[in-house]
Amino acid sequence: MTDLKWNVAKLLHEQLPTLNETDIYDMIEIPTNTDMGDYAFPCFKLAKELRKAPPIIAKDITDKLPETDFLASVQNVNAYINFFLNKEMLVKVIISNILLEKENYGIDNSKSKGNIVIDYSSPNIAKPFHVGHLRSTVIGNSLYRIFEALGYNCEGVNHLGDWGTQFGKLIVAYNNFSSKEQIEEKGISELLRIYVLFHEEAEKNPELDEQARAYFTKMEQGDTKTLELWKWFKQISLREFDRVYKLLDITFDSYNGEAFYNDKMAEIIDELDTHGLTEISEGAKIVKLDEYNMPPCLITKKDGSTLYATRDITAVLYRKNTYNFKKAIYVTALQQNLHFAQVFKVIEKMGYNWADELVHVPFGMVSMESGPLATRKGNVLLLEEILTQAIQKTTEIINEKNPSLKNKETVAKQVGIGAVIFNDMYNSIIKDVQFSWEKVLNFDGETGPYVQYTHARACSVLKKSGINKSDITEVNYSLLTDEMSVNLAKELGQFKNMIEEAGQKYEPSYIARYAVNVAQAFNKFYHENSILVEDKELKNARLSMVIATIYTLKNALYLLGIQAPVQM
RNA sequence: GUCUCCAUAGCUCAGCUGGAUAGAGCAACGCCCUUCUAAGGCGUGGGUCCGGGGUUCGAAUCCCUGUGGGGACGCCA
Repeated sequence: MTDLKWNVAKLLHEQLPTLNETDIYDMIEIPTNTDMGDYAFPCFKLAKELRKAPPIIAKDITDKLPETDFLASVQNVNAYINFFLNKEMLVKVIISNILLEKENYGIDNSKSKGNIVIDYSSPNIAKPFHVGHLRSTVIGNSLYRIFEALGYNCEGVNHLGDWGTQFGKLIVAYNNFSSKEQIEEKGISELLRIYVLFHEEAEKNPELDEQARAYFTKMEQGDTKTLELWKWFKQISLREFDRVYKLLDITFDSYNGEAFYNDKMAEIIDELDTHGLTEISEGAKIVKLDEYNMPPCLITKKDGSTLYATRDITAVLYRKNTYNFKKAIYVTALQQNLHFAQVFKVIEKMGYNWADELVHVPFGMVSMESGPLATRKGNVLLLEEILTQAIQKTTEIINEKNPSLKNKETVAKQVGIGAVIFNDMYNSIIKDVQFSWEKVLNFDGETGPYVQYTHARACSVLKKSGINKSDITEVNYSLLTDEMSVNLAKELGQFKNMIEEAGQKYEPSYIARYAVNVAQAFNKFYHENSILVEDKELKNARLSMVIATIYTLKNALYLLGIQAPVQM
C-alpha cells in the first residue's frame, strides 16, 4: 500500500513482538506539530507490561531501531518516539499514486460491495421546496456519492410526501379560493397561498377541517374525481421540484413515495398481527416497545387508517425485497429520531435480523432570523430564491474580478450553487442552522467558492504550462521536499481515509473540511513556489503537485455534489 | 415529567475511539499584485474548552451531577 505508516508499524513491531502490527498501527499518532515529526508513537501504555517508565521505554526502542530508507530520523522526546519520514519518499509514494489513479483518485467505481438504499430529499407535494428541504437533499446526495466512491451501489429514493390529509385540505382550499387557471399559471406558490389561507380560515370555521377529512377519505376509497385532482396537484409540484433538482444537479433512482405503499400496507399489518406484536389500545392498533423504554409505535388509527410508521415499515420491507440492501439510510431532520428508532425496533421484533442495517442520519433544524420555518404560516424561504440570489451575487463578482471570462452564466451557476451546497454541509450535520444571507453569500475563507477558486487556479497554471495532465510520468521527487510541497502531499494522501471516515460517520462535512485543507495547503504551496519556471525538471515536478491537487479537489467537490469549473 | 441531542475565541464552528504548547474561518487592524487567477497569501490581538465532582501517569475528549438551550413523547408527516 501507499501508506508509510505501515512501514513504521512494522518497524516498531520488530521491537515489540508481543503487540500485533495492527494495534501498533492504531496507536501511531500524527503529532500536533510538524516539528515533532510525521508520526509519533507514545509509550505510556507499554509501561505496565514492560514494567518500566514510559520515557525509558521510548528511549530503549529509539536506540534499537535500525536505519531504514523511508525514515530520515527518529527522535525520542520524553515518552514519545517521533518519526521523521524521508521527505522525497513520502512525496513520491503519494503523488506517484495519484498520477497513476488519475480521475479515479479516491474513487472505487467497482460497485462491488453491495447495495445501499438512501432515502433523501422527500419533499411534500404541494408545498414549496424551501431551505429546510435543502439539507436532506444535499446531504443525501453527498452520502450517495460517498458510498459509491467506497465501492457500493447506491439507490437513491425520493420518498415523496404525496399522500395524507393535507390533500383533503388542498382540495377544499382549491374549491373555495382558487381556480384551475391560477394554479396552472402560478404553480406551487398558488398551492401554498391557498394552503395558508385554508389554515387561517379553518381557525374561524372548523367545518373546513371536516370537509378536508372527508375528501381525504374519498381519496382513500379510490374516488376517481378527487384522485384526478390529487394527480394534478402532484404533477404541478413535480414539475417545480424537477427544476430545482436540475439546478442542483441531483437525480434519484426512484420516486416511490407514500402513495406507492397504499396497497401494500394491509399485508404488513397482517404480518404484525400474525407475529402477535400488535394490540389495541384506546382504539388504535399499536406495537408496544416498553422493553426498549420507548413509547408504543402507532400502526393504525382508531378509524383503521394508516400512519407514518405504517408506511415506513411497509417501505423498508419493500426495499429489502427489491434491493436486498446492505444498508438503508434515512436522511431526515432530527425531529424524527424517535419515529425511526421505533420503526427499526418494530422491524427487529418482526424477526428480521437485518434491522441493524437500518440507519437514521438526522440533521439539525433550519430556522430563519424571523423565527422557525412554518409552511402553514407562510414563513418560508424558497430554495430557488436562494439559488437565484447566489448566482446573481456570483455574476457580480465575476464581472468585477474576471469580466472577460467565457461562459459566465455557467460558471456563475456552478459557483453560486456550490456556495449554497457547501455552506449547508461544512458543519456537522446535527447542528441547527440559522439561515443567514450574509453567510450564504460570503465567498471568502472556508467556503465552496474558495475550494472551487483554488481548483480553477490550479487548472489555470496547468493550462498556461501547455502540458497535459497525463503528460507527466517521470518526476524528480527530490525537488519536492520543501515544507509547502511536503505538507500538500501529506494532505492529498489523506483523501481515501477521509472518504472512509465520512462514510463511517455519515458526515459529508468531513469531505468539505478536507477540501478546504487541501485548498489551503495548495494555496500556500502556490504562493511560495513559482511553478512555471525555466528549469524543466523543477517545473515538471511542481506541475505534478498541481495535477494531483486538481484530481483531488475535483473529486472532493464531486463527493459533495459540487461542480469544479476550470476557470472562474 | 420521561427520553434524547447540544454547550470550545466577539461570531460560526473543528478537535471528542483519552496524550506533547486547544485550531480554522468570519469580523477588526497591519502587510503582500510590473511575476503562474488577490474569490489568494502573511502577520497581530483574542480562550475559567458552561459549573462542580470523579476515573487516569495524563481529560476539551470518558463517568456522575448541576445549569442553560434544541428536539421528541398516541391517532400529522
